Amino acid sequence: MRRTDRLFDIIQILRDGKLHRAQDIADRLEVSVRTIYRDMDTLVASGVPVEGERGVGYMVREQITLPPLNLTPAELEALNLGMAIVAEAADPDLKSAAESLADKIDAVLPTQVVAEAEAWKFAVYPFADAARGLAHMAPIRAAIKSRQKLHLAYRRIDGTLTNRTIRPLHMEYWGRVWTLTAWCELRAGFRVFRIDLIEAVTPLPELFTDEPGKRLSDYDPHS
Amino acid sequence: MRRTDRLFDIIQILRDGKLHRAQDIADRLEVSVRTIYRDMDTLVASGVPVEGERGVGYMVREQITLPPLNLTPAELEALNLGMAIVAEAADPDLKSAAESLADKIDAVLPTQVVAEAEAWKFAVYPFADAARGLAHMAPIRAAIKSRQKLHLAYRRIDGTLTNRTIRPLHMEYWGRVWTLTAWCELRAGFRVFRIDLIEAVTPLPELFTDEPGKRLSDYDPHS
DNA sequence: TTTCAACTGACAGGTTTATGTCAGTTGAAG
DNA sequence: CTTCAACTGACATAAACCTGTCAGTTGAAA
Repeated sequence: MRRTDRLFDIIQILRDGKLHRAQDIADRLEVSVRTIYRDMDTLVASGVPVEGERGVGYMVREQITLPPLNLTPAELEALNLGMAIVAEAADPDLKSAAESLADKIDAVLPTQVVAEAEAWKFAVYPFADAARGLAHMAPIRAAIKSRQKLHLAYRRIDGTLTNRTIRPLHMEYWGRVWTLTAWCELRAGFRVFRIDLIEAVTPLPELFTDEPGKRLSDYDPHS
Repeated sequence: MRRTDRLFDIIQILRDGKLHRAQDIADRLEVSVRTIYRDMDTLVASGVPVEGERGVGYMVREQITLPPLNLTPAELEALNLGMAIVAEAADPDLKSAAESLADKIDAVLPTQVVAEAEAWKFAVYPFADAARGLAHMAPIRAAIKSRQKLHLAYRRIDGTLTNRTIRPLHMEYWGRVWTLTAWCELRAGFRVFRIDLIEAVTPLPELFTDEPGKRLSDYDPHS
Protein backbone atom coordinates (compact mmCIF):
# COMPACT_ATOMS: atom_id res chain seq x y z
CA MET A 1 0.00 0.00 0.00
CA ARG A 2 3.00 2.26 -0.08
CA ARG A 3 1.96 3.72 -3.39
CA THR A 4 -1.57 4.47 -2.24
CA ASP A 5 -0.12 6.29 0.72
CA ARG A 6 1.96 8.45 -1.56
CA LEU A 7 -1.00 9.29 -3.80
CA PHE A 8 -2.85 10.39 -0.74
CA ASP A 9 0.09 12.49 0.39
CA ILE A 10 0.24 14.19 -2.98
CA ILE A 11 -3.40 15.17 -2.72
CA GLN A 12 -2.70 16.61 0.70
CA ILE A 13 0.21 18.61 -0.66
CA LEU A 14 -1.79 19.95 -3.60
CA ARG A 15 -4.68 20.75 -1.34
CA ASP A 16 -3.21 24.10 -0.38
CA GLY A 17 -4.17 25.43 -3.79
CA LYS A 18 -0.65 26.62 -4.46
CA LEU A 19 1.71 25.80 -7.26
CA HIS A 20 3.95 22.78 -6.84
CA ARG A 21 6.73 21.48 -9.02
CA ALA A 22 7.07 17.77 -9.54
CA GLN A 23 10.69 18.08 -8.45
CA ASP A 24 9.71 19.55 -5.09
CA ILE A 25 7.07 16.94 -4.45
CA ALA A 26 9.54 14.26 -5.43
CA ASP A 27 12.10 15.58 -2.97
CA ARG A 28 9.57 15.82 -0.21
CA LEU A 29 8.28 12.30 -0.69
CA GLU A 30 11.70 10.92 -1.45
CA VAL A 31 10.95 9.41 -4.84
CA SER A 32 12.09 10.28 -8.33
CA VAL A 33 10.42 12.87 -10.51
CA ARG A 34 9.42 10.18 -12.94
CA THR A 35 7.42 8.50 -10.20
CA ILE A 36 5.61 11.75 -9.48
CA TYR A 37 4.68 12.08 -13.14
CA ARG A 38 3.31 8.59 -13.06
CA ASP A 39 1.39 9.35 -9.89
CA MET A 40 -0.08 12.47 -11.46
CA ASP A 41 -1.29 10.33 -14.33
CA THR A 42 -3.02 8.05 -11.88
CA LEU A 43 -4.58 10.93 -10.00
CA VAL A 44 -5.86 12.57 -13.16
CA ALA A 45 -7.23 9.24 -14.39
CA SER A 46 -8.94 8.96 -11.05
CA GLY A 47 -10.67 12.27 -11.45
CA VAL A 48 -8.66 14.45 -9.11
CA PRO A 49 -8.89 17.93 -10.62
CA VAL A 50 -5.19 18.58 -10.81
CA GLU A 51 -3.67 20.37 -13.74
CA GLY A 52 -0.08 20.48 -14.80
CA GLU A 53 1.28 23.25 -16.94
CA ARG A 54 4.58 22.86 -18.71
CA GLY A 55 7.20 25.16 -17.41
CA VAL A 56 5.06 26.05 -14.42
CA GLY A 57 3.96 23.25 -12.12
CA TYR A 58 0.90 21.54 -10.72
CA MET A 59 -2.12 23.11 -9.15
CA VAL A 60 -5.60 21.93 -8.27
CA ARG A 61 -8.26 23.45 -10.49
CA GLU A 62 -10.88 23.83 -7.79
CA GLN A 63 -11.07 23.56 -4.05
CA ILE A 64 -11.19 19.92 -3.12
CA THR A 65 -13.79 20.28 -0.40
CA LEU A 66 -17.30 20.00 -1.79
CA PRO A 67 -20.43 21.53 -0.32
CA PRO A 68 -22.60 19.13 1.69
CA LEU A 69 -24.61 16.68 -0.32
CA ASN A 70 -28.18 15.96 0.54
CA LEU A 71 -30.93 13.90 -0.91
CA THR A 72 -34.11 14.10 -2.87
CA PRO A 73 -37.13 11.99 -3.67
CA ALA A 74 -36.70 11.95 -7.41
CA GLU A 75 -33.35 10.31 -7.01
CA LEU A 76 -34.65 7.26 -5.24
CA GLU A 77 -32.84 5.12 -7.74
CA ALA A 78 -29.55 6.66 -6.85
CA LEU A 79 -30.41 6.29 -3.20
CA ASN A 80 -31.12 2.65 -3.56
CA LEU A 81 -27.76 2.13 -5.04
CA GLY A 82 -26.12 4.20 -2.37
CA MET A 83 -27.76 2.19 0.34
CA ALA A 84 -26.62 -1.04 -1.17
CA ILE A 85 -23.11 0.23 -1.04
CA VAL A 86 -23.44 1.60 2.46
CA ALA A 87 -24.80 -1.72 3.68
CA GLU A 88 -21.49 -3.11 2.58
CA ALA A 89 -19.68 -1.07 5.18
CA ALA A 90 -18.46 -2.70 8.32
CA ASP A 91 -19.65 0.24 10.39
CA PRO A 92 -22.53 -1.36 12.32
CA ASP A 93 -24.55 1.85 12.63
CA LEU A 94 -24.52 2.54 8.94
CA LYS A 95 -25.10 -1.07 8.10
CA SER A 96 -28.21 -1.40 10.18
CA ALA A 97 -29.42 1.98 9.03
CA ALA A 98 -29.20 0.79 5.47
CA GLU A 99 -30.74 -2.57 6.26
CA SER A 100 -33.78 -1.38 8.19
CA LEU A 101 -35.16 0.72 5.39
CA ALA A 102 -37.85 -1.25 3.63
CA ASP A 103 -40.85 -0.40 5.78
CA LYS A 104 -40.44 3.33 6.23
CA ILE A 105 -40.23 4.61 2.72
CA ASP A 106 -43.37 6.61 2.38
CA ALA A 107 -42.61 8.79 5.35
CA VAL A 108 -41.67 12.44 5.27
CA LEU A 109 -38.16 13.69 5.73
CA PRO A 110 -38.20 16.18 8.59
CA THR A 111 -36.04 19.16 7.76
CA GLN A 112 -34.66 19.18 11.26
CA VAL A 113 -32.79 15.95 10.64
CA VAL A 114 -31.19 17.51 7.63
CA ALA A 115 -29.42 20.20 9.61
CA GLU A 116 -27.88 17.60 11.84
CA ALA A 117 -26.58 15.65 8.93
CA GLU A 118 -24.60 18.64 7.75
CA ALA A 119 -22.02 17.81 10.37
CA TRP A 120 -19.96 16.35 7.65
CA LYS A 121 -19.26 17.00 4.11
CA PHE A 122 -17.58 14.80 1.63
CA ALA A 123 -14.83 15.42 -0.75
CA VAL A 124 -15.27 12.55 -3.05
CA TYR A 125 -13.21 11.48 -5.96
CA PRO A 126 -13.73 8.59 -8.23
CA PHE A 127 -10.81 6.28 -8.48
CA ALA A 128 -10.48 4.86 -11.88
CA ASP A 129 -10.61 1.12 -11.40
CA ALA A 130 -13.64 1.32 -9.17
CA ALA A 131 -15.46 3.17 -11.92
CA ARG A 132 -14.77 0.77 -14.75
CA GLY A 133 -17.93 -0.06 -16.59
CA LEU A 134 -20.09 2.34 -14.62
CA ALA A 135 -20.53 4.38 -17.77
CA HIS A 136 -22.70 1.63 -19.19
CA MET A 137 -25.00 1.56 -16.24
CA ALA A 138 -27.20 4.46 -17.25
CA PRO A 139 -28.29 3.05 -20.63
CA ILE A 140 -28.68 -0.41 -19.12
CA ARG A 141 -30.84 0.86 -16.32
CA ALA A 142 -32.94 2.82 -18.76
CA ALA A 143 -33.36 -0.22 -20.99
CA ILE A 144 -34.40 -2.46 -18.09
CA LYS A 145 -37.03 0.04 -17.20
CA SER A 146 -38.34 0.65 -20.69
CA ARG A 147 -38.04 -3.04 -21.65
CA GLN A 148 -35.88 -2.19 -24.55
CA LYS A 149 -33.56 -4.69 -26.19
CA LEU A 150 -29.85 -3.97 -26.17
CA HIS A 151 -26.94 -4.83 -28.34
CA LEU A 152 -23.81 -5.68 -26.39
CA ALA A 153 -20.21 -5.87 -27.45
CA TYR A 154 -18.85 -8.03 -24.70
CA ARG A 155 -15.28 -9.03 -24.05
CA ARG A 156 -14.99 -12.36 -22.35
CA ILE A 157 -12.18 -12.93 -19.90
CA ASP A 158 -10.26 -14.91 -22.48
CA GLY A 159 -10.24 -11.81 -24.62
CA THR A 160 -12.81 -12.88 -27.18
CA LEU A 161 -15.13 -10.12 -28.29
CA THR A 162 -18.72 -11.24 -28.81
CA ASN A 163 -21.79 -9.46 -30.07
CA ARG A 164 -25.21 -10.20 -28.70
CA THR A 165 -28.72 -8.95 -28.66
CA ILE A 166 -30.20 -9.27 -25.21
CA ARG A 167 -33.23 -8.50 -23.09
CA PRO A 168 -31.81 -6.75 -20.05
CA LEU A 169 -33.54 -7.90 -16.89
CA HIS A 170 -31.60 -7.21 -13.75
CA MET A 171 -28.43 -5.64 -12.37
CA GLU A 172 -26.58 -6.84 -9.33
CA TYR A 173 -23.62 -5.59 -7.36
CA TRP A 174 -21.15 -8.12 -6.10
CA GLY A 175 -18.83 -5.92 -4.12
CA ARG A 176 -16.23 -6.01 -6.81
CA VAL A 177 -18.20 -6.05 -10.00
CA TRP A 178 -21.63 -5.33 -11.33
CA THR A 179 -23.46 -7.94 -13.32
CA LEU A 180 -26.27 -7.75 -15.81
CA THR A 181 -28.62 -10.69 -15.99
CA ALA A 182 -30.29 -10.92 -19.36
CA TRP A 183 -32.02 -13.18 -21.82
CA CYS A 184 -29.64 -13.69 -24.67
CA GLU A 185 -31.42 -13.89 -28.03
CA LEU A 186 -28.42 -15.44 -29.74
CA ARG A 187 -28.00 -18.32 -27.30
CA ALA A 188 -31.69 -18.44 -26.42
CA GLY A 189 -30.89 -18.59 -22.74
CA PHE A 190 -30.15 -16.57 -19.64
CA ARG A 191 -26.69 -15.13 -19.34
CA VAL A 192 -24.94 -13.10 -16.68
CA PHE A 193 -22.59 -10.40 -17.97
CA ARG A 194 -20.01 -8.49 -16.01
CA ILE A 195 -20.70 -4.85 -16.69
CA ASP A 196 -17.05 -3.92 -16.43
CA LEU A 197 -16.30 -6.23 -19.32
CA ILE A 198 -18.90 -4.70 -21.62
CA GLU A 199 -17.21 -2.73 -24.39
CA ALA A 200 -20.27 -1.06 -25.85
CA VAL A 201 -24.00 -0.88 -25.24
CA THR A 202 -26.39 0.08 -28.02
CA PRO A 203 -30.06 0.47 -27.24
CA LEU A 204 -32.16 -1.04 -30.02
CA PRO A 205 -35.50 0.34 -31.15
CA GLU A 206 -37.07 -3.06 -30.48
CA LEU A 207 -39.01 -3.47 -27.26
CA PHE A 208 -39.76 -6.76 -25.56
CA THR A 209 -42.64 -8.08 -23.55
CA ASP A 210 -42.89 -10.66 -20.80
CA GLU A 211 -42.77 -14.04 -22.41
CA PRO A 212 -42.95 -17.23 -20.39
CA GLY A 213 -39.48 -18.64 -20.02
CA LYS A 214 -37.76 -15.36 -20.77
CA ARG A 215 -38.65 -13.41 -17.66
CA LEU A 216 -36.34 -12.77 -14.75
CA SER A 217 -38.63 -14.88 -12.62
CA ASP A 218 -37.94 -17.80 -14.94
CA TYR A 219 -34.23 -17.56 -14.30
CA ASP A 220 -32.97 -20.15 -11.91
CA PRO A 221 -29.24 -19.97 -11.29
CA HIS A 222 -29.49 -23.39 -9.63
CA SER A 223 -30.35 -25.15 -12.83
CA MET B 1 -6.56 -8.61 -11.91
CA ARG B 2 -6.40 -12.28 -12.72
CA ARG B 3 -6.97 -13.21 -9.12
CA THR B 4 -9.98 -10.94 -8.75
CA ASP B 5 -11.49 -12.60 -11.79
CA ARG B 6 -11.05 -16.00 -10.23
CA LEU B 7 -12.64 -14.93 -6.96
CA PHE B 8 -15.60 -13.74 -8.95
CA ASP B 9 -15.75 -17.02 -10.84
CA ILE B 10 -15.75 -18.97 -7.61
CA ILE B 11 -18.72 -16.99 -6.36
CA GLN B 12 -20.53 -17.76 -9.60
CA ILE B 13 -19.77 -21.46 -9.22
CA LEU B 14 -20.94 -21.56 -5.61
CA ARG B 15 -24.01 -19.59 -6.48
CA ASP B 16 -25.89 -22.70 -7.54
CA GLY B 17 -26.29 -23.62 -3.89
CA LYS B 18 -24.86 -27.07 -4.47
CA LEU B 19 -21.90 -28.75 -2.88
CA HIS B 20 -18.50 -28.20 -4.45
CA ARG B 21 -15.17 -29.76 -3.64
CA ALA B 22 -12.09 -27.58 -3.71
CA GLN B 23 -10.52 -30.12 -6.04
CA ASP B 24 -13.30 -29.73 -8.61
CA ILE B 25 -13.19 -25.95 -8.49
CA ALA B 26 -9.43 -26.11 -8.83
CA ASP B 27 -9.67 -28.30 -11.92
CA ARG B 28 -12.30 -26.08 -13.46
CA LEU B 29 -10.33 -22.90 -12.93
CA GLU B 30 -7.03 -24.56 -13.67
CA VAL B 31 -5.25 -23.73 -10.46
CA SER B 32 -4.04 -25.85 -7.59
CA VAL B 33 -6.19 -26.86 -4.64
CA ARG B 34 -4.04 -24.85 -2.34
CA THR B 35 -4.89 -21.73 -4.29
CA ILE B 36 -8.59 -22.48 -3.90
CA TYR B 37 -8.16 -22.81 -0.14
CA ARG B 38 -6.45 -19.45 -0.11
CA ASP B 39 -9.20 -17.95 -2.24
CA MET B 40 -11.83 -19.31 0.11
CA ASP B 41 -10.05 -17.59 2.95
CA THR B 42 -10.23 -14.34 1.08
CA LEU B 43 -13.89 -14.78 0.25
CA VAL B 44 -14.80 -15.60 3.84
CA ALA B 45 -12.79 -12.63 5.08
CA SER B 46 -14.73 -10.56 2.58
CA GLY B 47 -18.04 -11.65 4.00
CA VAL B 48 -19.19 -14.10 1.39
CA PRO B 49 -21.35 -16.58 3.28
CA VAL B 50 -19.55 -19.70 2.13
CA GLU B 51 -18.97 -22.59 4.48
CA GLY B 52 -16.55 -25.45 4.10
CA GLU B 53 -17.06 -28.72 5.88
CA ARG B 54 -14.20 -31.16 6.22
CA GLY B 55 -14.75 -34.31 4.31
CA VAL B 56 -17.68 -32.76 2.47
CA GLY B 57 -17.05 -29.61 0.45
CA TYR B 58 -18.12 -26.00 0.13
CA MET B 59 -21.59 -24.60 -0.01
CA VAL B 60 -23.11 -21.13 0.35
CA ARG B 61 -25.07 -20.75 3.55
CA GLU B 62 -27.82 -18.59 2.12
CA GLN B 63 -29.02 -17.50 -1.26
CA ILE B 64 -26.80 -14.70 -2.45
CA THR B 65 -29.62 -12.54 -3.81
CA LEU B 66 -30.97 -10.16 -1.22
CA PRO B 67 -34.44 -8.64 -1.11
CA PRO B 68 -34.73 -5.08 -2.45
CA LEU B 69 -33.39 -2.37 -0.23
CA ASN B 70 -35.24 0.84 0.27
CA LEU B 71 -34.73 3.96 2.28
CA THR B 72 -35.88 5.79 5.36
CA PRO B 73 -35.77 9.28 6.83
CA ALA B 74 -34.07 8.35 10.08
CA GLU B 75 -31.07 7.10 8.17
CA LEU B 76 -30.33 10.40 6.50
CA GLU B 77 -26.79 10.12 7.67
CA ALA B 78 -26.35 6.83 5.92
CA LEU B 79 -28.00 8.30 2.89
CA ASN B 80 -25.66 11.21 2.81
CA LEU B 81 -22.76 8.88 2.79
CA GLY B 82 -24.36 6.76 0.13
CA MET B 83 -24.90 9.75 -2.07
CA ALA B 84 -21.32 10.82 -1.68
CA ILE B 85 -20.27 7.46 -2.94
CA VAL B 86 -22.79 7.41 -5.75
CA ALA B 87 -21.66 10.84 -6.87
CA GLU B 88 -18.32 9.21 -7.36
CA ALA B 89 -19.71 7.04 -10.10
CA ALA B 90 -18.95 7.84 -13.69
CA ASP B 91 -22.55 7.09 -14.61
CA PRO B 92 -23.81 10.56 -15.51
CA ASP B 93 -27.42 9.90 -14.50
CA LEU B 94 -26.52 8.75 -11.04
CA LYS B 95 -23.96 11.46 -10.66
CA SER B 96 -26.30 14.28 -11.43
CA ALA B 97 -29.01 12.66 -9.35
CA ALA B 98 -26.69 12.67 -6.39
CA GLU B 99 -25.43 16.17 -7.09
CA SER B 100 -28.75 17.93 -7.48
CA LEU B 101 -30.01 17.05 -4.07
CA ALA B 102 -29.48 19.99 -1.76
CA ASP B 103 -32.65 21.96 -2.44
CA LYS B 104 -35.24 19.21 -2.35
CA ILE B 105 -34.61 17.57 0.97
CA ASP B 106 -37.70 18.53 2.84
CA ALA B 107 -40.01 17.01 0.31
CA VAL B 108 -42.05 13.87 0.68
CA LEU B 109 -41.16 10.57 -0.89
CA PRO B 110 -44.17 9.51 -2.94
CA THR B 111 -44.78 5.81 -2.54
CA GLN B 112 -45.39 5.52 -6.25
CA VAL B 113 -41.74 6.14 -6.99
CA VAL B 114 -40.79 3.32 -4.70
CA ALA B 115 -42.48 0.65 -6.76
CA GLU B 116 -40.53 1.72 -9.81
CA ALA B 117 -37.26 1.47 -7.98
CA GLU B 118 -37.81 -2.18 -7.23
CA ALA B 119 -36.63 -2.98 -10.71
CA TRP B 120 -33.34 -3.98 -9.28
CA LYS B 121 -32.06 -5.62 -6.24
CA PHE B 122 -28.55 -5.84 -5.01
CA ALA B 123 -26.53 -8.67 -3.76
CA VAL B 124 -23.88 -6.85 -1.89
CA TYR B 125 -20.82 -8.19 -0.24
CA PRO B 126 -18.16 -6.33 1.61
CA PHE B 127 -14.68 -6.94 0.42
CA ALA B 128 -12.24 -6.80 3.22
CA ASP B 129 -9.74 -4.18 2.21
CA ALA B 130 -12.40 -1.65 1.30
CA ALA B 131 -13.68 -1.87 4.84
CA ARG B 132 -10.48 -1.14 6.73
CA GLY B 133 -11.03 1.38 9.45
CA LEU B 134 -14.76 1.64 8.88
CA ALA B 135 -15.28 0.06 12.27
CA HIS B 136 -14.10 3.28 13.90
CA MET B 137 -16.52 5.44 12.03
CA ALA B 138 -19.51 4.88 14.28
CA PRO B 139 -17.88 6.11 17.50
CA ILE B 140 -16.21 8.98 15.67
CA ARG B 141 -19.44 10.10 14.11
CA ALA B 142 -21.19 9.89 17.46
CA ALA B 143 -18.43 11.91 19.11
CA ILE B 144 -18.52 14.62 16.45
CA LYS B 145 -22.20 14.96 17.02
CA SER B 146 -22.11 14.96 20.82
CA ARG B 147 -18.96 17.11 20.92
CA GLN B 148 -17.18 14.53 22.96
CA LYS B 149 -13.41 14.32 23.15
CA LEU B 150 -11.72 11.18 21.91
CA HIS B 151 -8.57 9.34 22.70
CA LEU B 152 -6.83 7.98 19.61
CA ALA B 153 -4.18 5.36 19.24
CA TYR B 154 -2.84 6.31 15.84
CA ARG B 155 -0.25 4.54 13.78
CA ARG B 156 1.66 6.87 11.53
CA ILE B 157 2.82 5.66 8.16
CA ASP B 158 6.35 5.25 9.46
CA GLY B 159 4.98 2.74 11.95
CA THR B 160 5.15 4.91 15.06
CA LEU B 161 2.22 4.53 17.40
CA THR B 162 1.05 7.77 18.99
CA ASN B 163 -1.57 8.54 21.58
CA ARG B 164 -3.58 11.71 21.43
CA THR B 165 -6.58 13.37 22.90
CA ILE B 166 -8.53 15.18 20.22
CA ARG B 167 -11.66 17.16 19.54
CA PRO B 168 -13.20 15.41 16.52
CA LEU B 169 -14.60 17.92 14.07
CA HIS B 170 -15.11 16.56 10.61
CA MET B 171 -14.88 13.44 8.49
CA GLU B 172 -14.05 13.41 4.82
CA TYR B 173 -13.91 10.74 2.18
CA TRP B 174 -11.11 10.86 -0.34
CA GLY B 175 -12.04 8.02 -2.59
CA ARG B 176 -9.40 5.81 -1.11
CA VAL B 177 -9.36 6.74 2.51
CA TRP B 178 -11.43 8.50 5.11
CA THR B 179 -9.93 11.28 7.13
CA LEU B 180 -10.80 12.78 10.46
CA THR B 181 -10.04 16.45 10.96
CA ALA B 182 -9.60 17.28 14.61
CA TRP B 183 -8.10 19.66 17.08
CA CYS B 184 -5.25 17.89 18.76
CA GLU B 185 -4.92 18.79 22.42
CA LEU B 186 -1.38 17.44 22.64
CA ARG B 187 -0.01 19.47 19.74
CA ALA B 188 -2.46 22.32 20.25
CA GLY B 189 -3.23 22.40 16.56
CA PHE B 190 -5.40 20.99 13.82
CA ARG B 191 -4.48 17.58 12.54
CA VAL B 192 -5.88 15.35 9.84
CA PHE B 193 -5.92 11.64 10.64
CA ARG B 194 -6.47 8.80 8.24
CA ILE B 195 -9.22 6.69 9.75
CA ASP B 196 -7.80 3.48 8.36
CA LEU B 197 -4.63 4.08 10.33
CA ILE B 198 -6.41 4.51 13.64
CA GLU B 199 -5.75 1.56 15.89
CA ALA B 200 -8.21 2.37 18.66
CA VAL B 201 -10.81 5.01 19.48
CA THR B 202 -11.86 5.64 23.06
CA PRO B 203 -14.63 8.13 23.76
CA LEU B 204 -13.77 10.25 26.79
CA PRO B 205 -16.30 11.53 29.30
CA GLU B 206 -15.07 15.05 28.64
CA LEU B 207 -17.13 17.24 26.33
CA PHE B 208 -15.87 20.27 24.46
CA THR B 209 -17.41 23.54 23.43
CA ASP B 210 -16.75 25.89 20.56
CA GLU B 211 -13.69 27.87 21.39
CA PRO B 212 -12.27 30.47 19.04
CA GLY B 213 -9.34 29.00 17.19
CA LYS B 214 -10.36 25.42 17.83
CA ARG B 215 -13.44 25.19 15.65
CA LEU B 216 -13.62 23.56 12.27
CA SER B 217 -14.28 26.96 10.77
CA ASP B 218 -10.93 28.11 12.11
CA TYR B 219 -9.13 25.39 10.24
CA ASP B 220 -7.43 26.61 7.13
CA PRO B 221 -5.57 23.92 5.20
CA HIS B 222 -3.96 26.68 3.15
CA SER B 223 -2.02 28.00 6.06
C1' DT C 1 15.42 31.15 -29.11
C1' DT C 2 16.33 29.94 -24.68
C1' DT C 3 14.68 28.25 -20.38
C1' DC C 4 11.70 25.83 -17.53
C1' DA C 5 9.25 22.03 -16.11
C1' DA C 6 5.74 19.03 -17.63
C1' DC C 7 5.56 14.91 -20.14
C1' DT C 8 6.79 10.30 -22.70
C1' DG C 9 8.91 5.70 -23.78
C1' DA C 10 12.11 2.16 -22.89
C1' DC C 11 14.66 -0.64 -20.09
C1' DA C 12 16.62 -2.74 -15.92
C1' DG C 13 16.55 -4.00 -11.11
C1' DG C 14 14.09 -4.74 -7.03
C1' DT C 15 10.26 -5.81 -4.28
C1' DT C 16 5.92 -7.66 -3.53
C1' DT C 17 2.39 -10.85 -4.50
C1' DA C 18 0.55 -15.11 -6.29
C1' DT C 19 1.01 -19.76 -7.03
C1' DG C 20 2.52 -24.60 -6.79
C1' DT C 21 4.46 -28.38 -4.21
C1' DC C 22 4.88 -31.00 -0.30
C1' DA C 23 4.10 -32.74 4.03
C1' DG C 24 1.49 -32.59 7.26
C1' DT C 25 -3.25 -32.04 10.80
C1' DT C 26 -8.19 -31.94 11.81
C1' DG C 27 -13.16 -33.12 12.12
C1' DA C 28 -16.94 -35.69 10.56
C1' DA C 29 -19.06 -39.77 8.85
C1' DG C 30 -19.26 -44.50 7.88
C1' DC D 1 -10.09 -46.74 12.59
C1' DT D 2 -10.32 -45.58 7.96
C1' DT D 3 -11.62 -42.42 4.48
C1' DC D 4 -12.56 -38.04 2.78
C1' DA D 5 -11.75 -33.43 1.98
C1' DA D 6 -11.12 -29.23 4.38
C1' DC D 7 -7.37 -26.90 6.27
C1' DT D 8 -2.41 -25.21 7.64
C1' DG D 9 2.56 -23.93 7.29
C1' DA D 10 6.83 -23.72 4.89
C1' DC D 11 9.41 -23.05 1.06
C1' DA D 12 10.70 -22.14 -3.85
C1' DT D 13 9.59 -20.23 -8.08
C1' DA D 14 7.22 -17.33 -11.16
C1' DA D 15 4.57 -13.42 -12.33
C1' DA D 16 3.23 -8.79 -11.53
C1' DC D 17 4.14 -4.39 -10.08
C1' DC D 18 6.94 -0.38 -8.73
C1' DT D 19 10.63 2.52 -9.22
C1' DG D 20 14.76 4.74 -10.96
C1' DT D 21 17.61 6.07 -14.78
C1' DC D 22 18.24 7.92 -19.11
C1' DA D 23 17.37 10.13 -23.22
C1' DG D 24 14.50 12.35 -25.20
C1' DT D 25 9.94 15.83 -26.73
C1' DT D 26 6.58 19.51 -26.01
C1' DG D 27 4.31 24.00 -24.84
C1' DA D 28 4.48 28.30 -22.72
C1' DA D 29 6.66 32.34 -21.33
C1' DA D 30 10.39 35.50 -21.03
